[in-house]
Amino acid sequence: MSQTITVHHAGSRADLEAQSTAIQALKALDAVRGQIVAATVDGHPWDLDRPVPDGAEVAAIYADSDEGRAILRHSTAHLMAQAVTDLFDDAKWGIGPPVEDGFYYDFDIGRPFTAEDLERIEERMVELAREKQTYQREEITREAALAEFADQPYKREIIQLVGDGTIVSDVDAAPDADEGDADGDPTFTVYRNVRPDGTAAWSDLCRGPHVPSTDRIPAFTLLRSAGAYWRGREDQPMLQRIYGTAWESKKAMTAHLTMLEEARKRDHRKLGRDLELVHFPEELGPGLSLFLPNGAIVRKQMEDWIRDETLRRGYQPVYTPHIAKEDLWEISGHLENYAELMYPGMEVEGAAYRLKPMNCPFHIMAFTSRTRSYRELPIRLSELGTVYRYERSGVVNGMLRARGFTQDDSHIFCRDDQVVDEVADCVEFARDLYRTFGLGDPSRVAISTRPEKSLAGNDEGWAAAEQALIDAVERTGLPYETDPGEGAFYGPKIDIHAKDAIGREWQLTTVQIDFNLPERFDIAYVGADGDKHRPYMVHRALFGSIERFFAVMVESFNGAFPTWLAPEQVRVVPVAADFGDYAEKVATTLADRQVRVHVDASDATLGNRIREAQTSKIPYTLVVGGSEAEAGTVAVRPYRGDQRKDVPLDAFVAEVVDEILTRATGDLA
RNA sequence: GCCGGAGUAGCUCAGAUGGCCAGAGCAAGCGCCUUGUAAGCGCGAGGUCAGGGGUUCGAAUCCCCUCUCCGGCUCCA
Repeated sequence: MSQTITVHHAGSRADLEAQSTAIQALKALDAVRGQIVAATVDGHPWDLDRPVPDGAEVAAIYADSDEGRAILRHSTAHLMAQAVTDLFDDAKWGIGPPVEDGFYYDFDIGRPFTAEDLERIEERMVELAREKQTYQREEITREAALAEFADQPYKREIIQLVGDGTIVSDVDAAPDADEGDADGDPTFTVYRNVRPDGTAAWSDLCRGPHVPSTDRIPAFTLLRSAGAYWRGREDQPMLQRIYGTAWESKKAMTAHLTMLEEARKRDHRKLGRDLELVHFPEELGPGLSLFLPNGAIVRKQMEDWIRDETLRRGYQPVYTPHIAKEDLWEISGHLENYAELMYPGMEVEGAAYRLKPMNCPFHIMAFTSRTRSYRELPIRLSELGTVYRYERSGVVNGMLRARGFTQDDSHIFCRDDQVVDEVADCVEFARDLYRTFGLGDPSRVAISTRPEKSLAGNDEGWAAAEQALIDAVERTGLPYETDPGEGAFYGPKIDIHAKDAIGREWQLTTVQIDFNLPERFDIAYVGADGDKHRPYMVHRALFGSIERFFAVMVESFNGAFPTWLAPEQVRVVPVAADFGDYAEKVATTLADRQVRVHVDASDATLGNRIREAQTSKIPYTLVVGGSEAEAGTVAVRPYRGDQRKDVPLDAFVAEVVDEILTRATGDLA
């Protein structure tokens, strides 16, 4: 065996003693640039203190990268589990992975955690961090792992599941497959927390890697606890999950916590009430809401835009009822597959009726109202259809997840040679919509392929449809990812996401191919050959749900809508009652150009009325007094930006009308 | 549906250990003030303390049930 090894990094090389660690290699290679938490060796995550093999390509993982933060968070999760073990006798550990923006760890301590528990745990974590315990990696056999975690039933379950091949690996289980699973007898890794004096503090089954020691976690905090099913399955016991977060610096963590606070302040339920946009009266029942006049104006802009655009793009509007005989949903299969998510039926004249959970069957009825020719295709039927779904009680959330909501729903019936065009058009349409409503380009496009339990279509059909979706998205030039097995049982789909002004991502648009309903309703068109052919059916909702999209906009704009969407676009404030006439004249001039404007002629002080206009987030406040009346001008105070005095009324009108007509969203968020 | 937390005036919140007619600010109403760029002053009014049972001499406060909301889990055709 050689006494030296050679390591590489980005084209340079260094010779080192055998058994040199990743950190030694990085230093020798002059590849240390900032705060690092771990390394990669030939692309695999690697502990800094773990020896590297001869010939390895070594790189650093930085603390401020996504990968680096995940390692920090995973190490923090271990720290938390150790603290919980210290404080609670017989604590049983589930799993504790890093997640987006933080980490969690699931425990069973025989009762839920209280807020005081979390404080104590966090204090204990700080103490443990100061002990500078090292994280030491060790590979052990399955038998040794089972023995080591003899009193940890959940850990043993993972070991068993990995061992018998039920699950390939898990964040807290076996190392990556290529590291040594020999015929169903995989090697497991444990990470041991060892104090500076060499005594063992704690250990956990874990794939790693970790930071070298517990004092190398710059900032962490615990956030909340909640119940969570073991292994995410409803038929499993409920453990108690603690969520926390960790960051590469106190500053980064503060920024994140500030963002969370900001998100809380933007909650559409709170803004919806403050700005009188929407109302959730208890009398209506959970998941049901109403649009107040202010919110209704915003919604009308959304609806007008989508109606005009669908017409322009060759869709044909239809209107359909909110209820129909139950038979319809027997044919469609909704009762068979989703009965528990539909409102119960009602008996009328001996027939059972149901509130509609989807619009599709109605659009199919419209399609089948007469014989269809191949010459007519594609037929694009479109409707703002309000549907009612009996969502489980724990999931309703304002307008983001409601029991009654309105889809901008369309069903496109087309030939197989038209599918790619149609789907690509839908994606471009969604793109226009996001841009128009101030959400920018899609942040993520995901194509979901055939799930295990697909109840419709055949192998060739699925393959062709999935390929059609891929071709269509590729034509748009948008990057996309695939979610294998995440399609609906009746067909593959594209989900499109957008990011809001504070970086949160929302799934909005869905474009789906449906094999099920055309078969169940036995729909057909007459082809050039005179025979009947089954059309493709593309289901698509671009806003998704009008209510949900509305809520996303409220939160993204923080209630301060761009002028074209704002309920009240201009407020005119006369400095004194004497100038009420001029204020009315200004308002009338604007109203004549379809600007939504009000005069605040109340006897409150000027400062008070300006404050009122500002807190109502009205885009423009016009202050008018003697000098303005005389010169025919206005003093413009925009919601954002600087005030301008002596602006000629005509100039302001032209400016605001242009802003409205061009649907300017500016840099509003 | 499951785990936990919470529900006091339109809104935001006070009301330890049960004890005089349940309080404040803001908003809304009415007066006064007549205003030049984010809160002028005053006065009244407003509450089945989520709802229903119970314990007690006495319940916003303690117990039970129900409803609703919040944070998660699960689910989302």
